[in-house]
Amino acid sequence: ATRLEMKPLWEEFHQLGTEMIVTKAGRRMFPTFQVRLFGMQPAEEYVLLMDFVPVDDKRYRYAFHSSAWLVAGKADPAMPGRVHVHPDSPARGAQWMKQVVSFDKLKLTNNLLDDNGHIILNSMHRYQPRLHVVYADPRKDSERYAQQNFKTFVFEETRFTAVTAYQNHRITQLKIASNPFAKGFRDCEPDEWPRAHNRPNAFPFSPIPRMRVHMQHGTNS
Amino acid sequence: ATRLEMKPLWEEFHQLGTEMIVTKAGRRMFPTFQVRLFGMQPAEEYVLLMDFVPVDDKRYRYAFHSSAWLVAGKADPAMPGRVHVHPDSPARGAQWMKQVVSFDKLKLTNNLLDDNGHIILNSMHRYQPRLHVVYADPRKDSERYAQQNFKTFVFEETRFTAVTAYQNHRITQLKIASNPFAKGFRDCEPDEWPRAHNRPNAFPFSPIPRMRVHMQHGTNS
DNA sequence: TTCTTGTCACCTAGGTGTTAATAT
DNA sequence: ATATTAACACCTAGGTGACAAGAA
Repeated sequence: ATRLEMKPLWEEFHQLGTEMIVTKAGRRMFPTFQVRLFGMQPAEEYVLLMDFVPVDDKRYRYAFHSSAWLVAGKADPAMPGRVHVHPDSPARGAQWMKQVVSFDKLKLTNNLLDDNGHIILNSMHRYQPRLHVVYADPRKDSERYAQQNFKTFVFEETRFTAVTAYQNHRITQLKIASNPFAKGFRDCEPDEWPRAHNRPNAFPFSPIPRMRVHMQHGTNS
Repeated sequence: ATRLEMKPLWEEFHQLGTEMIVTKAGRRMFPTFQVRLFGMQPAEEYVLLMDFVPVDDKRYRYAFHSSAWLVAGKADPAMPGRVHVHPDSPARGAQWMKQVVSFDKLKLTNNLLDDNGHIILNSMHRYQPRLHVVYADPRKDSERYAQQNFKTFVFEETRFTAVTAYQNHRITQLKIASNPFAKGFRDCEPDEWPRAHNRPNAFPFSPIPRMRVHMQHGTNS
């Protein structure tokens, strides 16, 4: 059995239509795909994997005037589909179960020629992340038990549209509000999202919404 | 078999009398203890450990005028001595051998009540780091083979004196010159030590040795 | 005196959305 | 028009020795 961590946050994104950035160099997911595992055999070894399957065979575009996603045609051709093996694999059931398993090393890319082992996705397409738990069967004829040794878990609230730039402004705002690395883009009313209500010496409101300095290309001296 | 990484750097420190800082919160070693492993059974599992044994039962002090270490008495009483298990343990021989194994998560402390699992050492005492490779014998009566399943490696050039503040100024200078995290204390002639001769857009010399701003307590505003 | 502690400026390393320019 | 790219300011997270003050 498996439980998705940060489920309320995932659901808030899902409700708006989750978007995940893909870049040439590879971009992490936010929220990060994290799970808690139960019911494994503590002393046996398992491999944890993730892959991403297309939700449908459509290409999408975002209509800014109506703030809605529209079908823009048939899906672009796709690679065979890569797999991300959790770097702690293989490990014993006890290891996997004793703490939250985080796939924070997983990166998404739109570079069809990527050779960093990142997950290759088509921008403007919808994907469903999947978790696979593979039992490393020590028996010699383990192939005959492949079925029972291979379990797949799907959390529908983790579905998303791959994008090279955010389309829905409310997604952007929720990312900024909930991702600690985007704190520099918050205008006021500091965190609260990462349920970190333990900020030392901080007033409930930032009195002065900081003036951000945006850069210009080639305007340096 | 095992080979020490960064051996020339270790030897340069050893020649001056290596010192390692210990703090209450725990301090990493520099140089980091890193090894390359050979001759393991690729498919079998091993645990890698480090511990630190006193070189002698003496306490030392540093004579600044003569720039030399002097015996200052008998060793202070010591804890039973902790062990640092490499966080990738257990793992297969193939995993350990395919890349340099780095003990960069290991931290040294002088806090006898430490509960972060750090290595506890007495300041102003000398220690010898040791590496232990333990074969996870699958046989039921594996205890009977403990001898052959347990191999210890000692590199004398990694011996050091634990200190709360550097004593030998030449050690300080070599740390600053070779540790990337101490780059802020270099006065001129940038790196060269971490053999990183590939700095982009840099002149052979920094024209202006930066003025460092040292802080004062409570002198703000 | 000698040694230890806590705080700080200054780094490394790398994850954010923004923006202007460039494809398509 | 729409989608992608690359450089950037601004963060998180945490590893350095210097220094002043404290402790033994």
